[in-house]
Amino acid sequence: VTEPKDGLRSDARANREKILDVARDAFARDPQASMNSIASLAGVGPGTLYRHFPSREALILGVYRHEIEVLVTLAPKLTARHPPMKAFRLWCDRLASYGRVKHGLTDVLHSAVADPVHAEVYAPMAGAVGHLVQTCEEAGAFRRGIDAEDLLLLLGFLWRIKDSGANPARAERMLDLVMKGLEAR
Amino acid sequence: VTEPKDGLRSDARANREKILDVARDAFARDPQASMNSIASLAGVGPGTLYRHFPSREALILGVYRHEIEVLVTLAPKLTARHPPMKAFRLWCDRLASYGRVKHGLTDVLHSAVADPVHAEVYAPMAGAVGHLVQTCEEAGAFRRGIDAEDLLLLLGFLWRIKDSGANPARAERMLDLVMKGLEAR
DNA sequence: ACCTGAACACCGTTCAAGT
DNA sequence: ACCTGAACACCGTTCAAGT
Repeated sequence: VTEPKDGLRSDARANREKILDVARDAFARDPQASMNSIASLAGVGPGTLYRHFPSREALILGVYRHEIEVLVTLAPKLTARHPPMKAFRLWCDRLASYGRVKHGLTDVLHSAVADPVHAEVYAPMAGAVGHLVQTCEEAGAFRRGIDAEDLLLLLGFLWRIKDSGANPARAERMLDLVMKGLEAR
Repeated sequence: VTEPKDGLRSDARANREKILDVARDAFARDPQASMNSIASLAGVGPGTLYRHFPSREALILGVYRHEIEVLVTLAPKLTARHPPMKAFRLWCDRLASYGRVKHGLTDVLHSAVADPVHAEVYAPMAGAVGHLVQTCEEAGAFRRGIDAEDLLLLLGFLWRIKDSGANPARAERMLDLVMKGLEAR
């Protein structure tokens, strides 16, 4: 699950991986889990945690970087295998399912999309949406002039639906609404 | 600005108003302003702050209750004076302008809409959107079956647009997109 | 080169003691 | 009835001292 980081002394690499492991668990249980508690769980001093991840945000990013990469690289795969509109919809469904399972990940997405300062997440995500939009436009499925960054911001509702288990149709209904606004006619 | 609360001893009432005053300023400067710092600014002990507002959220709500009430009561006024679609759009514009000015208020809206546990804010807001939707539906401007709570969640982007001063057209563009999804045709 | 863990300056919140 | 402010159990983060 965790890609090894080269150029580190073996104890440092082991610590780094142990930290990412326990942080993944801790954030899954409670996205507000404290830095000190994670350091304890990993069996390292707080200084070691901060040596590897200089801020809370860096740690969260370290934990979810892989998931975001998967999501981003999924976009071209979907457009290659499906009609454009279908590809867009499938990608949104995946985004929604992430929100359902990975609570900490939605925090990353939230701060990245709310504030493009977090370019490391924002840029690839905006790129993925841009690719989907362009494909749909070129096929004549979307009307022209849809801004990918606007759409990414708009799609934020997907990871803000609470308790989507109790209301599984909600994301679908809302996506229908958004897509009606995107369609060429 | 602050409506006086009756049934309190005069010193308690004065403290309450002083707290709300400095909290309003403090949140405007920094939505993360700490409880202790607000107590200091108000010249009261932290215990007094907690006597009046038993949690951080209660204080934030105390500060912005008035603004939310204004927003909610604005909806029927707009539908009385304007065509339904225009009324809806004007209300959304107001919502967006709140997001531009009152940073702390957007936090209230965010937690209320993300989690309907905060019914004190959520219910009236959903009611206002419901009224606007119903008016538009009855006039045949919106298609049938639009869910007010869905729409409120969707409109969240309005208070998540950062730096809207530098990009004043963004909210308008995005609202156009959403309204295209709402329109009957 | 990396780790430890005590320490700093906070935080939200509580509660005994006062008036 | 209300206020004070010391105190509690934390928090994120730093850094001298170790290996």
